[in-house]
Amino acid sequence: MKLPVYGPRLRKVARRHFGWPSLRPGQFKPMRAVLRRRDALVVLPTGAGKSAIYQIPAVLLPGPTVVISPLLALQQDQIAALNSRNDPLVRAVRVSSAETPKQQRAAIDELRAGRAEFLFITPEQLSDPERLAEVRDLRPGLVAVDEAHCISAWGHDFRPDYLALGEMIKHLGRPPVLALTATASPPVRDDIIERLRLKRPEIHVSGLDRRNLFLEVAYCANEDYRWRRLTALLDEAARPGIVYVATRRAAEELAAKLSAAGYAAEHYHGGMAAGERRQRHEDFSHDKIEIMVATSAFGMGIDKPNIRWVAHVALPDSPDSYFQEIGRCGRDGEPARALLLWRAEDEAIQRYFSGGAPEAAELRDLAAALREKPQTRTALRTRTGFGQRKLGQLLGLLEQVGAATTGGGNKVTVPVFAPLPAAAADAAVAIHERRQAVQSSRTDMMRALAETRSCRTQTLLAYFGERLKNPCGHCDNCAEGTVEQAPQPTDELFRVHSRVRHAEWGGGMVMGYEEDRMTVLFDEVGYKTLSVPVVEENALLVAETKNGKDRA
DNA sequence: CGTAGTACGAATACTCGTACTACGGTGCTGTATT
Repeated sequence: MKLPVYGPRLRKVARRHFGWPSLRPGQFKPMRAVLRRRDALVVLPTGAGKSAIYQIPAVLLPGPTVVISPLLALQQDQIAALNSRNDPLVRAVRVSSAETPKQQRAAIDELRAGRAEFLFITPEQLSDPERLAEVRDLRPGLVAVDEAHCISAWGHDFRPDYLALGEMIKHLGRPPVLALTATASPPVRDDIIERLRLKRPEIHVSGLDRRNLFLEVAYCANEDYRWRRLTALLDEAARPGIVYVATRRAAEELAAKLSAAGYAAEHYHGGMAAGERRQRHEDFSHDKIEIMVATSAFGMGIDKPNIRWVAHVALPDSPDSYFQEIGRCGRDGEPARALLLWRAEDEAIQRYFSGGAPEAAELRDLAAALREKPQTRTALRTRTGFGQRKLGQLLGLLEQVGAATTGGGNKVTVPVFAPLPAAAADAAVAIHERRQAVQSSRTDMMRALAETRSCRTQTLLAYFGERLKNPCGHCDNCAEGTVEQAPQPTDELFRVHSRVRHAEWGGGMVMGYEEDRMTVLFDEVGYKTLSVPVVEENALLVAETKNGKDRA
């Protein structure tokens, strides 16, 4: 059977309905997957045209396209862009708390009548069974999950409805699912695939080596030195730029200090009033703010091509976050700088943020309370005294071990073959410990990236499970010549991406080699860096066979 | 886990050192009140 040729059709839609003269690298293959009704996971840096990957096939596929997107502000911009085309075939509507019930009905009506193609919606909206049924009746032809890493980053505690997306999509009639993100290391990809229940997804990763970005890292023994390095950057670099800090307070204080020193800086964080946030965001977009000092709240939705640098006055919690944040500069392809100014003390706050282990007793009590009768989350909060956040975390864990499920009327119930409370609690604690171990190891990897004397891009790409053959030539280590001229070790003990097993740490995947060390991502304990000679002498790792591969 | 802020004792300084405590990121939602 001859496969249909999609290229010309896709290009035609791109031109006619979106005004894009051509497709960009990395866009075509995932689009083709979507048209073949295959699930796909696409990892493509910001600015490489991720939205086009679902928007163009959406025009060709029957039925509307449901776009699951985390932030209302982000949705707003994307909807405006689509609707500026004045083309009913690419018209977008939204259903969210920002619309009145009347507006929400009108939006659904437009989709039903075929006068709109895209429905932008949050996971929280879809968690309402009535809403879900309403969307299902539209018979969507495609589900696009934008910023899919949120499933992994936010689903487990912050926004629990993200975890139920797989189940929700099933209820939508299970059209093909396209997950999109700018950054996803292997454990995050696994999480996305598992939680969305993607079926044999095509995985497309591209553009991780941003050649116009110059990567620099400086260890700062004290705040004075860090300040000097930051102002040195500001004295040299063009505007605008973003300074990332770890806390709201630091954002306010550093912006004030910079302003006092004559650098036009403003701050941005999640604790500001909504109106003020919108204003600052807009001012930055319109080049009215030169330097934005922000927490991670200033992130998704920053769709600005001319950001000339990103500085971190902090240690990001993982290379995933680091890559995503530096990826916001130089989107126009012009040279841009990514400067990481870190202190050993910075690691503490990340360890704190990833903390908060649940007690087995709490889980046991909650599991027991569930057995009494089906209850809403609100009722459970009064019954158990847990806060919204805590309850969400505990329920999420209990759901994962099959001790709870959200049924009709938004009530939490206990499945028929559920484990007993004590067993459920133990299993849930084990799951949480594993996740925490993996998260903690990601912070270890961030620190290792900051401390490495090898090529930064090679190290970063190895973390993402990709290989860059030669040193990048656009990082501080390459420029200063600390990178060994000799090629990376050729006598690799185990192939990159092959499965290995460690007596204590269990099964894992070889991510890469760097000088005489190798990095392995273990399923249970996360990333570990091992000395190759030591591994070899003591036979610490053995190759794992296919049937020994046991990934839950 | 580490920092910044506060309380407090000793001493009587326009102060200093110690001990303790609070705090720390990301956003959806729906409802009540102007």
